[in-house]
Amino acid sequence: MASITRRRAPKVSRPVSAEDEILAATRRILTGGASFTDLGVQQISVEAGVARSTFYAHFRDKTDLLLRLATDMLATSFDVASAWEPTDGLDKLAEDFLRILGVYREHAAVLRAVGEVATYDLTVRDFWSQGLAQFTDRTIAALRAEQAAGRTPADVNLVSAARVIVQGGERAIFDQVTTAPPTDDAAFARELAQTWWYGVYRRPA
Amino acid sequence: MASITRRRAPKVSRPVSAEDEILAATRRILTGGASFTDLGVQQISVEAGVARSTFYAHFRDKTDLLLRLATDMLATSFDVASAWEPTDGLDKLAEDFLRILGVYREHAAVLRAVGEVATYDLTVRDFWSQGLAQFTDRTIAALRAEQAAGRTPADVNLVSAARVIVQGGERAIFDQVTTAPPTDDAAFARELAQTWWYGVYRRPA
DNA sequence: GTTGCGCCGGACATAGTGTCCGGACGAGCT
DNA sequence: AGCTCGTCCGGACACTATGTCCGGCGCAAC
Repeated sequence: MASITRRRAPKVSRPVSAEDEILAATRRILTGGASFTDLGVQQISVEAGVARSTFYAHFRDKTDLLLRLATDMLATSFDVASAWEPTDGLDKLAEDFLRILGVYREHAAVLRAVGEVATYDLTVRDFWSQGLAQFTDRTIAALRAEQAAGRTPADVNLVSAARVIVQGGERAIFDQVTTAPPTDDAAFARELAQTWWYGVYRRPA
Repeated sequence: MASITRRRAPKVSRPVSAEDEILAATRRILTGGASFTDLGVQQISVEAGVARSTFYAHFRDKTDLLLRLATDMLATSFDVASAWEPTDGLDKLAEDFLRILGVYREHAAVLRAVGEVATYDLTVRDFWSQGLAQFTDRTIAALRAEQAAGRTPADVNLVSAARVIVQGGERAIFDQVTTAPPTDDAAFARELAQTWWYGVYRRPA
């Protein structure tokens, strides 16, 4: 089900509420490398220092918690999607990718959890798809404009190209973040940008 | 744990054993769109028409079952990896992708299940990574050869490029198979091939 | 007929989920 | 001071699923 938006305590009294404690504890555990699926409510509660029943007073279930974690994450890095201009040149593209790499590294734990649950839970999958759709839409629009301007060949299949870019790109970035050291990020971002530029936009080498 | 290889009955008697029944039933349910994670052993047993205890007589657990499903799948389409020659030209590349698309469509259900469990189970993740590593190795070798022959620029980062190709490509293909109709496969395969050819190999347009 | 084998069906221990409720504690109000 | 409200604790409860175990049944082979 959809998670219900919860209002915070009207008074400013408590420095940290149980809810914040739970969110922080979950982030902590996930950062430690644990799988969200294998995580128990009990375990989270203990780590957060609250009773198990308190967990259910704030979150409908584990999915609700994950959705809160994910929306909080998006709220702190909302500009990433809107700042993404896919046709500003090769160097600009590489820069944008590097910035996205940074965001991914920062929120790797939550991103991993979302990617995990999205594979078997419809609610989370829809949530994430909706986020990626932003990128897909922008990419298709940009490609269409490039074609209209005659800079990209007309035979480029917009939908397929966007799929390769967004779905494939997201996965490659995720893989880079989870398996390669941050020092390789710049080289990877450049390679990804070049693949786009020459492969998808078909700009002459 | 690693799944233990099971020997079949020495006699040729039974036309269909309970084991085959379970494997078929699972494939059937998965094809119906259900999530493997949400699948219970009970449910599988009922669909297979065997007792729940019989399931455990043949499979250590659900993971063991999935691994059996996956290896059986690889056994019937083993040639895909070895027939893949990433540098035989643009048209050949598109053909190869189209063939892979076909295999993906054929085994979409099991592939989805593997992708699902791989996100939270180490055993399955390792299994799948090992399969993809084949493609990664071949890709790196091919790119190196292209560079040596002077057809691909020396500034191409081999590891990053292979990551974009294999990880990103696999995801894009998976997305295509699960969200687009088969009639679009040819156009998608061509687009993917062109992205490789011009974007990764940097062949002049 | 007896033995071996695959399967059934159910009991069992264990563990996790989500709900519910009595009661403790503290902050703010009158 | 006493009162009340909101938050949290701690534990009971029903339910579901997992994995193990074992007695017994039926069918084939020798």
